[in-house]
Amino acid sequence: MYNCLMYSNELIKGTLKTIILKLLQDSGRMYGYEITQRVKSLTDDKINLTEGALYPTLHKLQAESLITSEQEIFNGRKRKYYSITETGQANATARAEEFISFTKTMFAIIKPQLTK
Amino acid sequence: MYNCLMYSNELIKGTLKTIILKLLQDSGRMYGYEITQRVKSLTDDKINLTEGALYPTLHKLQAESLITSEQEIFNGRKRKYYSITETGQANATARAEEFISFTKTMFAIIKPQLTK
DNA sequence: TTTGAATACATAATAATACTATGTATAATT
DNA sequence: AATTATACATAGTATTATTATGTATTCAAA
Repeated sequence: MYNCLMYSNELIKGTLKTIILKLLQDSGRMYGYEITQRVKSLTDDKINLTEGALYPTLHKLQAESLITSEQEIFNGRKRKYYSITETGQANATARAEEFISFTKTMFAIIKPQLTK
Repeated sequence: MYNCLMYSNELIKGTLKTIILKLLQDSGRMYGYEITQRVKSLTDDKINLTEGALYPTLHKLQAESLITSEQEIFNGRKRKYYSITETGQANATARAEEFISFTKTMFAIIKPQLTK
C-alpha cells in the first residue's frame, strides 16, 4: 500500500508488534494471556487481541530475537514469560516514533476536512 | 489482528481507503494520478501511493458505492474522475473519526514508555 | 529527432499479516 | 456438574499491499 521513504512498510500491519514490544519494555516480563488482558484494560476494551494474532506474533518476535521466553509452571498452569532484548528495546522505541510520525502525516490528510 | 468492538477491523489495513475518501471529500472530484500527487505533496513525500495499490482500491471503493467515476479525455489522455457519494461522505467521516480514536488508544499504550 | 520523463490507467503474481476456527489442558466459579 | 477463566498453539482463510509488468500519450531535453 505504502511505499514510504521514512516509514517501514510494516508500520501499519505491524502495530501489534509495536504494542507487544512497548508493553514488554514498560513492564519487564509478561506472558501471553497477561498481554491480552493488559491491552484490554489499557485500551478500555477497545482493542481485544485474539490468540490467533497474539501467539504467532510472539513467536515471530522471538525468531527475530527481539524478545526471549522462559516457561514456568504457575498454579498448575503453564506460563511462557516473554522479555524484551536489547535489540528489542531499540526496535520498540523506533516503532513508537514511527507510529507517532505516521499519525502526524495522516492528520495532515484527514484534519482539513474534519473542521468543515 | 484486532478484534475491536469500536474499531472496524479494516481500520488499519484500510488507511488507504480513508485517505482516498477524505481527499475526495475535500477536493470534489479527482483522478487517480492526481490523488497520488496530492498525497505526495500533502505528506511531504512521506507517503508515496503506488499504482498497484491505488487503482485496485479505487475499483473496490466504487464497487462498494462509496465513490463514482466518469471517464474523460484531457489533453489527449484518458482520465477517470472519481467523486464521493453520499454514502461515501458518511463513511469518510466515520473512518477519520475512527482513526483519531485509534490513535488515542495507541498512544495510551506507547506513550508511557516514551517519557522514560 | 529521438530518447526519456511525466502523465494515466490497469492487472497478475507474490508476500505479508491478521482473523476465524479449532484443539488441548487446568483452575476456579456457579 | 457445567461453565467460565486461564493458558498456549496452529491450520486454513481472507485481506491487502507490493512488485512487476503492460499499454498509451504528452512534453521536455539532448
